Amino acid sequence: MAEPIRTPKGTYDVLPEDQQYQTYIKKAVRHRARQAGFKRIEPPIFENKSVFDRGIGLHTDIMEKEIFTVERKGKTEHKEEWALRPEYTAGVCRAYVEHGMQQLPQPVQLYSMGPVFRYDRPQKGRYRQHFQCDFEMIGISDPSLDAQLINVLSHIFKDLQIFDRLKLQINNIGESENRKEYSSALKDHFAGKERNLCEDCQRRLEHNPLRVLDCKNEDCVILVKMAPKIDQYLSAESIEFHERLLEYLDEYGIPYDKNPNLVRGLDYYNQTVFEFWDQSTGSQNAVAGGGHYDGLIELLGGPPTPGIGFGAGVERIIWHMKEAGVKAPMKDQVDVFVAQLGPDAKKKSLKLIESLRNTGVHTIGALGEASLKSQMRLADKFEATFTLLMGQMEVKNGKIILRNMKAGKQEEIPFEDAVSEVVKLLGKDNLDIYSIKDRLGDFKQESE
RNA sequence: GCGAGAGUAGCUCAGUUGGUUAGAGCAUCCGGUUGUGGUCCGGAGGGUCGUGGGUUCAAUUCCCAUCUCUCGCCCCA
Repeated sequence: MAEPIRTPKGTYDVLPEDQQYQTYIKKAVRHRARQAGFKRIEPPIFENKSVFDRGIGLHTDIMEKEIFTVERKGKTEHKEEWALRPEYTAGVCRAYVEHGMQQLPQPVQLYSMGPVFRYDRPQKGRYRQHFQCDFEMIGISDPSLDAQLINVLSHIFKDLQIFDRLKLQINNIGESENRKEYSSALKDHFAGKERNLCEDCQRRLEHNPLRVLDCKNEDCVILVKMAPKIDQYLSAESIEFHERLLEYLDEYGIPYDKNPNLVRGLDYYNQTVFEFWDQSTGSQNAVAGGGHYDGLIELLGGPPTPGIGFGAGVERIIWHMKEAGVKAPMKDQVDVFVAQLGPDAKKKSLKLIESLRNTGVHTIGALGEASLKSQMRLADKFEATFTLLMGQMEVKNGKIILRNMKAGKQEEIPFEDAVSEVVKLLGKDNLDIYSIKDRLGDFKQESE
């Protein structure tokens, strides 16, 4: 026997049970996105690495230690280094520039769903490949857009019945000039006190002093308390912007915590930043996070263009749904199990199964040579609603047995009526059909 | 990247103070006289006890390394 192979570290198979949740979540996201005028975009899973270098920033944790680079062996025809996307925003903004979307009516509203990758030690709710839903509004800057975006996300959480478990954390980190000033003020504040900061913060002070603010280290927290606050450095416009946004959130009735220490680890953010946190534990494990990135498009070679967006982690959403006891609807039920005995019945059941399936009935057939007992046991395991049963006798008489599994009752009906009888009992609304009209036409022709 | 714990059947776990063929429940498959499921009864398959090395007459058990998983930190979704 060869060595078994498992999934790479930090990755996992989405098994049918979780697939139900994923499908359910995607559906909620799609509906809310369309209602709000978002269109789907799907950038490639890997990009030129510079997309992320420029956007996310070289001195962020993501780029320093979490980026997955992609190499092609032996060939050097490409000059650029490639990387698996660690998030969506940079790639979507690259697409905005590449396809001249500034020509479209603004704001351009895009959403996306798919895997993103970060090289990190896996733990609860953290994977090397995880699934994200992403929303972006590009081209116009107005607090009402921020509020609308957060509102769409709130509705998705409400649809999935986890909104009450989460709490919105919100902050305004101002313009990059403000932040530069504030950064140097922080440096001044900590000057001479470096030894009291943790090692990480000593390094952060060099490259990104704002990150010292949300350090959890006790000593750092004490020093941060005495540090200057960012709102002293914000422009009047930023303060006004933030106040308006909070007003709009009040208007929507979305509760929030004003969190002056929320800064987020990506360089491209400015103005509004927000995250949805687990309310019960108050843990910093964000289920969704986002903010303004008004300088990003320019960094990627486009005209100065404002934007705002967020990413939401599907694994963490599923975790919360399970914790809250939310069940995803199960749509893979088996409606009919076809059992047969003897070569003639087996042959006839092939077309019968096909007709049932084309009609929209979930059908499984036992086409092995197993005993009828085994076939019935299988029908039971699959929790089939009905079993259609046909042996030599029925074939001879042109009949078939229709058994209601729950009731444990059965009757013999003409073979030709099998499909229509099943449809009648299941109810037309419960058929699994495409909304393509031709398919229904096919069925009518066949059954008539 | 740092710290802690765990790895025995598909799943949940017993067990061996080092000693013949390593167990249970659930799950899977088959059977319980003619062609009928769920309950019940019987049976079968499935593990080189995570991997490699060391100590020993003997290792699944003790020691070391390694891999993987889980939890925490960092950070994020």
